[in-house]
Formats: sequence, C-alpha cells, structure tokens
Amino acid sequence: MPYSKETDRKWQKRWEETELYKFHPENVDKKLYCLEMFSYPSGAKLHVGHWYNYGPSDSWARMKRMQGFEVFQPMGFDAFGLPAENYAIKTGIHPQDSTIQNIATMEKQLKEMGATFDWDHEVVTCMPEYYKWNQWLFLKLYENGLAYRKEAPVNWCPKCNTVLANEQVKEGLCERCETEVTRRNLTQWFFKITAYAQELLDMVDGLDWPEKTKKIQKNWIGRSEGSEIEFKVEGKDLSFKVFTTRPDTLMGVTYVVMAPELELVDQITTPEQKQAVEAYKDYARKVSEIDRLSTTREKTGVFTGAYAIHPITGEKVRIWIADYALATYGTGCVMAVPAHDERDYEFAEKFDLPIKRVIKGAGDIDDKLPFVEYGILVNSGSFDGMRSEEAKAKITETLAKENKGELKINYRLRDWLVSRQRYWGTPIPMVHCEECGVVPVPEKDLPVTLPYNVEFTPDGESPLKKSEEFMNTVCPKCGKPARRDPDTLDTFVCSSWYYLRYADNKNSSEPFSKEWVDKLLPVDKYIGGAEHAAMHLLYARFITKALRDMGYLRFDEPFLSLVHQGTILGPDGEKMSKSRGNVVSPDIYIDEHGSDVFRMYLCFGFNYVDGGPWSDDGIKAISRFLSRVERMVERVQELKGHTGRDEVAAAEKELNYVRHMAVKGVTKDAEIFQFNTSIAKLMELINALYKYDQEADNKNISFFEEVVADLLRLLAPFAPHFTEEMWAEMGYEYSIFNQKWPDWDEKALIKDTVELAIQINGKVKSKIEVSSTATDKEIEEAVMSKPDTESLISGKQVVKVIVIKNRLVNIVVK
RNA sequence: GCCGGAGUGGCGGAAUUGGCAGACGCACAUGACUCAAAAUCAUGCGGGAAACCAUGCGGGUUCGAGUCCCGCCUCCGGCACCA
Repeated sequence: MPYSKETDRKWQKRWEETELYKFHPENVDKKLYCLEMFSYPSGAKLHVGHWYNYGPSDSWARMKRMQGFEVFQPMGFDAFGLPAENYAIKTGIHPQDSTIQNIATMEKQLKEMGATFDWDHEVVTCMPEYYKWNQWLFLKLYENGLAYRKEAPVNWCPKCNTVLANEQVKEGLCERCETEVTRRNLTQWFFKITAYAQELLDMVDGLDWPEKTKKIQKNWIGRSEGSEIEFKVEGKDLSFKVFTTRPDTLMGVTYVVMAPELELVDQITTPEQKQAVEAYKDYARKVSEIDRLSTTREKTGVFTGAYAIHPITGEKVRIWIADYALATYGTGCVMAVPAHDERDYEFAEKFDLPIKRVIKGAGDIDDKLPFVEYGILVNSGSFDGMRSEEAKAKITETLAKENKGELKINYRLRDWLVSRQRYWGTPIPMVHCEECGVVPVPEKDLPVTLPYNVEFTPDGESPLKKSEEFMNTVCPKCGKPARRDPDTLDTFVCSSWYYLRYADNKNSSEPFSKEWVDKLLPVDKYIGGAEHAAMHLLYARFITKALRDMGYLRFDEPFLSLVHQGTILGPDGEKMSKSRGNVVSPDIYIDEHGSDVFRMYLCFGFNYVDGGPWSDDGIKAISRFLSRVERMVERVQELKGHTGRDEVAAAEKELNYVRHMAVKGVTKDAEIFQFNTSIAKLMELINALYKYDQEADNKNISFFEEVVADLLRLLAPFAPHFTEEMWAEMGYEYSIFNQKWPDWDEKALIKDTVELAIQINGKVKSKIEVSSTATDKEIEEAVMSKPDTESLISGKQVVKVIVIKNRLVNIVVK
C-alpha cells in the first residue's frame, strides 16, 4: 500500500490504542522534558508556523525516545487574551464559546499531525482548574511583597472611551476608530520583576540559548553603573537626586531637568512659572504614542522658576521640566551637561542655556558639538588633569564624604504591569474594602470565577465592573460589603508557569506537587518563536526564581536549552498574509501527500533556525525519496527468499561505510536541530543502497536487509507513519519506535585508502590515492615520487611540504 | 542613532570550525525504457577554450581564508531620549 493519508490514520489509531507515547512516571530518572510553546487557539486552522514549530521538534523528541529517554512532551492552549474578546465584540460570539470550539478543532488537527504529545497532561489556561492557580500565584507574590499597586498610564482612546492594549494602537492611532491615542493614569497591579534584575542578568550566561536571545535579555534588563548625586533646591528645604553614568562631567552641569510627572515639580515651581508648568504637564500627558516614538521629535520643556545648588561649586543652576527626562528611570531627574551629552546639548541650544566644557579629548575638538567620550578634566577645579575614569571615582568619593553622592546601579527593566482592563482573562483575586483597604481573597475561596454573562463591548469601563454579580462581595477581613478588583491578569502570567502545571495538571489541592516537579523539571529543550525572546522568557525566568525563593522549587532556571524555529515565508519570499494572498495551507498538502511528507519537507527544505520561502518543488523531492525507500523495502522482500553469499566483500564494505556515516551524521545533526543535513545523509544512504543493489550481483542478503532496517530506524523520527508501515512490511514487530536507535562504529568509517589533494602553493593541481594508515613521511614520499608532480614543480625550489592527514598535501615552492 | 545576526551556483541550502567550496535536493540538459507522455533509471550541470577566476566590496594575516583581523556596502532582527 503506497503511503498516504490513510497510512497516517491507521498508525495514529494504533498508537493511541497501544498508548505508545504515554509518559511513564516510574522512568523519571531517564526523563527528557521537551516543550514546544503552546498555541493560542485562534479561529484559523493549524498553519505552517505551527507545523514548523511542532513537526521537526517532534522528530527530535522521537529520536530521543528511541535513544532511551522517557520523553515528556505535553501540549496545551494559551486560551485567554484579546483576540477572542475582539472577535466577540465583532460577532457577538462569547469568547468562551469560540475559544472552546477552536481548541476542539486544533486538538483534532494536532492529533492528525502524528506528534507524540501526551494529551493526558494537557493544560487550557482559560479553565478555572488552571486560572485558580494563576490567582494562587498572584496571592503568593503579594504575600512576598512581589505584587503591588501603583498609578500607571494606559493607552486611552477618547472616542471609544476605552483602554487600549499596545497592540491595538497602530501608529499612535486607535485601531478601531483611528482617533489619536492619549495616556491616562490608573491604579494598577505590578509584579516586582526588578527585584530579580541582577540574577536574571547573571544567570543568562549559563543557559544553552541562542546567543542572540541572551543578548536581547541582557539589553532588556539593561544594567548601567553610575552615581546618584544629591542637589539642594535653592531657598527651600528640599533636595533631589540625579542618576548619572558620567559623574566626571559634574563640573559641567549648567542646568537640571526633571520629568514632568514628578511630585517635586509642584513643590518647587514658582508662582510666575506655575501656569507654564501646568500647561506643559498637561501637554506631556497628552503626547500621543506617535510623537513619543518619533526620534526626530524636537525637545520640549519649560523652566520651573526654581534653581538647584551645584553640590560642589554651590553655583545656582536652573531647574527645567522636560519629557526627555523619564519618570520611570533612575530618579526621574537628570543633571544636564550640554557640553558632553547629545540630548542636553540639543536642549541647551534650543532654549539658549549655558554650555560649559569640562572634558578635553586628544586633538582638536569642534566646540560646536558635544564631546561624549572619556578624556582629561579641565575647568574642574581640583579635579583638573584627571582622566575621566579616575575622576568618576574621585568625584563620587568626594560627594560621599558629605553624604551628597554614592555609587549606584540602575536597570532599564521596569516592573511588570499585569492589570488589564479586559474581560477575557484571569480575575485578580483582590477585594477592595472601604474599611480594610486592599484585601487578598483567601486561598480557600479560589478560584474567583470569571462570570459568563458580562457586557464586554468597550465603553470606558473594565467589563467586569459592569457585572454586579461579580463585583459585589464581602470583605474577607471584616465581612462588610466590598468590591472585587475589576481587572484581569495579563496573559503572560498564564504562560509564565504553565510548564510547571503540565507536570501535575490534575492536581486539585495545589498548583503542582513540589516533589514531582523537582523530578520532572526543569525543561530540557524548549522550542518556540523568537518573538518571545524578551518578555515571555524573562517573565517565566522571573516566576521560577520567585517560586524558588518561596520554597516551591529547587531549580533556578526553567528552560535549560532553547531553540527558536525560523519563519516560513510565502513562495514569493514575503511574510505570509491573507492580504498578500501568499498563505500556504498545510491541509492541502497533507491530503495529497500525507503528513510525513509535509513534515519532512519542513525538516529538509530549510535551515531550521532560519526558515525561508516555501516551495512546492521541495515537496516533490520528499515524495520521491519516500517512494525510493518504499521500493527498496519491496526489493528486500523480493530477495529474502533467495540465497546470497555470506562473506563481506568490497561492495558490502563500501555500503557499510555509507551506512555508518549516515548513522553518525543523522544522530549528530538531528541532535542540534540540523534536520536538513540529517535527511541529506539518509538520501545518501538510499543512493548507496540502490548502487549496491545494482552493482553487486551476488549479494549478501542478510546484510542488505540489515542496512535497510537501519535506514528505516534513522528515518522513523522524520516519517513516523510511513516508517511504521514499512517496518510492518519488512515483517518486523510493532513498533519501530520501540526499536533502539542505531549506533555507529568508528572502525567502519576508516577506509583502506584515501584520496588526497595535491596543492602547489595552496592551489589544487592533482590527486593521489594513499593508504589511510600511511605516515606523513610516506605520504610526502609518495607525492614527490609521483611522475606528474615533477612537471608541476619543475624549475622551482621546494621550500616545504605540508601534509594534512586525510585531506591534502601542500607543496610550497619558490 | 546604538546593539546583534546574515550575505555562498538559476533556486533551497552544505562545508569536520583554518585544509579539495558548492554535500543533499530542486530546476535544467542528454540518453535508456515507452507508440507517446508521465513515472523510473543513467550521465552531466558555478564561470571560462584555456591559463585561470569565483563565497557582498576593498585591504591584511597565513603554506593555505567562505571561515580569522581591519575598513566599507546591503538586508534582517532587537532597543529606541534609559541620563
């Protein structure tokens, strides 16, 4: 029976009946946790991107299984989130209904893929059995001081009268009505990821992750070393601190800038400047996303009327407010040194503020530009003549003596804002009581269930706020009527710990068993899109560390080894999109060729981490390859009855060489996700088998069969249904996946003779066949006594001869 | 702007990490089988008559460079006033 969709069905059924891919907890000492990022259940069917993530990863997992690992490969759904809610607003279909429907469809399709997912461990984040523990996590973080409330701006559409998620803001405009988006402050919940900034940074280096991803993580955390310096406000009993990485330029400070949002601004603003300052604060609040993101935007700001006292010279410098000072970084105050900082320079030029040079570089410097490098201090009193590096320490030290400064480390990383003014998410398990304030819901009352009947069309309120049934509760502390928190949690909270729940998904008394998770985790191999390089991975690492410090986990990092699959583009080389009309749908190919052909093409046609443009021609190549394998299996059946010879002659030796090359190549390449070259090696093996069949007239039939069986074992992870069928056809026992992965024999890889290239001054001129055991000296002699060598070097002087074993001989002549 | 990564035949992509560039495949060409086509099989396939020239461009190190160093160009990702 030729391979087809029917073959897929047949073996999927058999696998399910025999529970072939069930995880056996008793073998946990040989465990291998292979995890692919779970799916968002969108309305569309499985697309090429899902396949490209899950198909080749499953091949890797299958190889590991055959190598004797007890593979744990779960699957689930990241089921909360905005798209379902937007879809509901558009169509009126409730997010829960559409999500559950979509999950059913996707589960079916994922099963048709023939992956070895263990569905007994499935996790669906929108089910109360899951989000109950999301809420538990929130409470634990709160108990441990890692969840807190503060005011933070949200994107606000004044026309729709609603909060917008970042992805709903398109170029500064509301996605729906194209009104300019402004900002509005709301009291919201944050997770204190910054408490782990240093550890998150330090531990990146020890991970087996793509270097690029590690770099993104480091940049995201953005550690920067500098000093915090205190300035007094003139004529008032007030002071403030600035953060700077360049304390060596302190003597060049000519003004100070504060972020307009700072409370201090109101306290220092003079009556004359009050109006201008208020107007500017108003302006800063309204600055739309598009302006904020524009780099070419001119600097803006106003004078507060107040002056600061320079901590060393005692000079008066003006205090301005400007939105180029960010309230969320450092202290929100900047000491401005226009002579040595581009932004300060631009600002000073615009508002005609003084510029004072205090660092001199080597050579002539154009006074019209800020000099931002390190150099020698000038105009700096007792610090004159020092180099920047030295002055940084000296100046900070001097200030420290008077308690006006200290060394300080700042991080770009901000705390994680988890409140979402949305319906389709995990309710935040907090109660607001007039008497007791913010009170956590007791653990025994979890889950706080998301109500079904809620009006979630956008009208300026969190949808849950309009559900009286949900909002009205009693204070767990005093028992008086109280209100629930109307917001839901960011879906990244769900995905920050789902890999823990997979391990123990049916546990109803705790999120996971500590003992069991300790055995099954961390994840050994994590595979998913590079778009999650920053946030998801950082959040998951943070939650792991937080849970560790609370005593729930004993490991530091959730994902030891990480791979990002590339992106499959449309045949035109562009990103697939409906509007471009270049979307490739897996279903058509699977119907026509079977899922193995589709999966194998994905493995073979691309470098896994790069991806690339789709091509129909590649599919044909795989189809052809599999029929070559099938014909070879038939050929073996045909020969089986016949008698051949027993001895191992040159032909068998040659085939055996290719066989062991294939075993070694496939094993090593597939290990590091180089599936394209793994399959190339299998193609070489089938080619060698055909050659043997054709050229060796008196064959060693049992040996021939043995090699074909090895080919099938090596091919099994990439074409699981097909090889299962072939295995049966060979008359072998079910299942090929219970077979041991072949080993290679290094001895078989040593040939009797090797061909070396003969180079003259590094250019290949000739070849020579030598014994593979020949010494360098013997090789040199053989080369030099070869008749054509003489003519190649005639008239020239041989300077030296370099012999590289198994490779080449280079004769250097003059 | 800053920080990363990449650039190899007509195409997808290889190259033991400094050692015969182009594995494997696609496409193409020629031949075999066929009345014919498809399928299959065989052979060839970077350019050039050749000497030689070829891994984005220009230099360098080395017996030897796709691989290492310096300077450019292009494309792709990340950050985006982070003081």
